[in-house]
Amino acid sequence: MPELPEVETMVRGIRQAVAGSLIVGYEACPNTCRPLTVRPTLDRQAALCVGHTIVSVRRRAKRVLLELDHGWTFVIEPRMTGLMLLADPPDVGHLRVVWQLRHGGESRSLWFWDRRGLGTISLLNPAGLERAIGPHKLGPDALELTADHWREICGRTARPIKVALLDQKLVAGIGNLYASEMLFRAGISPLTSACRLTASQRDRLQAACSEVLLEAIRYEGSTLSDGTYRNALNQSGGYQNAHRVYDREGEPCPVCETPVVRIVQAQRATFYCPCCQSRTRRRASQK
DNA sequence: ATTAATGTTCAGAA
DNA sequence: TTTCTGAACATTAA
Repeated sequence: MPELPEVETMVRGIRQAVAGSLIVGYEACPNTCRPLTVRPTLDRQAALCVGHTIVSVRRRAKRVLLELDHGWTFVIEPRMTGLMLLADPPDVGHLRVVWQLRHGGESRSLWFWDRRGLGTISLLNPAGLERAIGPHKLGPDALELTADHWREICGRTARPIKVALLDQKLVAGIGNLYASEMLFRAGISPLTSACRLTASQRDRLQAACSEVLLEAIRYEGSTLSDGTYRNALNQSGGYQNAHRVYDREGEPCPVCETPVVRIVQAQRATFYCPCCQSRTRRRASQK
């Protein structure tokens, strides 16, 4: 579930402790249920990274980047249930990989925890990094979109706007939850073809996109009912309480009290208000 | 006790 | 070229 706000929260949560640290060990966790998808192999990664310093901790779309002093970079994809932790995992059985760090005189550990095990950890040289997260692979970051970007995004496909928002080549960082939330905020039907959005709808979507993502970051992300997402200190996020439509099928729309509807688009659940997000009727702007 | 659903990404097919 | 389908895996709700 980590989408842009959750990954941004991870990065902010570990940056202080991790940036500038020397890697003194890197290995699979002793109790791990199974090895994770790791490229190259874990041993090879360890040989490449131990003895080097982490010079920066950044986010690209839904990935965490740990850049090392010799130009190699860890690219960590949490996918559905991956977490970066500094302490206190939800359970020990799903700890997968640990970085042993030293910063000044202090030792500490950074863990990758992943219940479903769909996450990946790659250690890439600059060319590999470019291939993995470059502009031909991932579109512009969802927090840095201009009006021109939105025109480009919408012009490129006839798919429903909800489906287009999830295409990481078009725009990177938005996931299923926040796509529904930002379309509600913008008052746009998820069924509208992306290329048929009007200029004013695109403007509303641009505003709604950054508002929703920044608000979610401020709340440190969304911890859904399964409780999987946690910050670097194993604490829940707070944004789930502020969701307007996501996972609220049948509950009254916070604006007009029409029951929220759940549909399926591209095999993913979409939630929306059929009144505020009507395809035909024009409505006033809303909060 | 099966079956459906859950966030994400990718390979392979239509 | 673009778009759709299923699979990777673990866990919970119905």
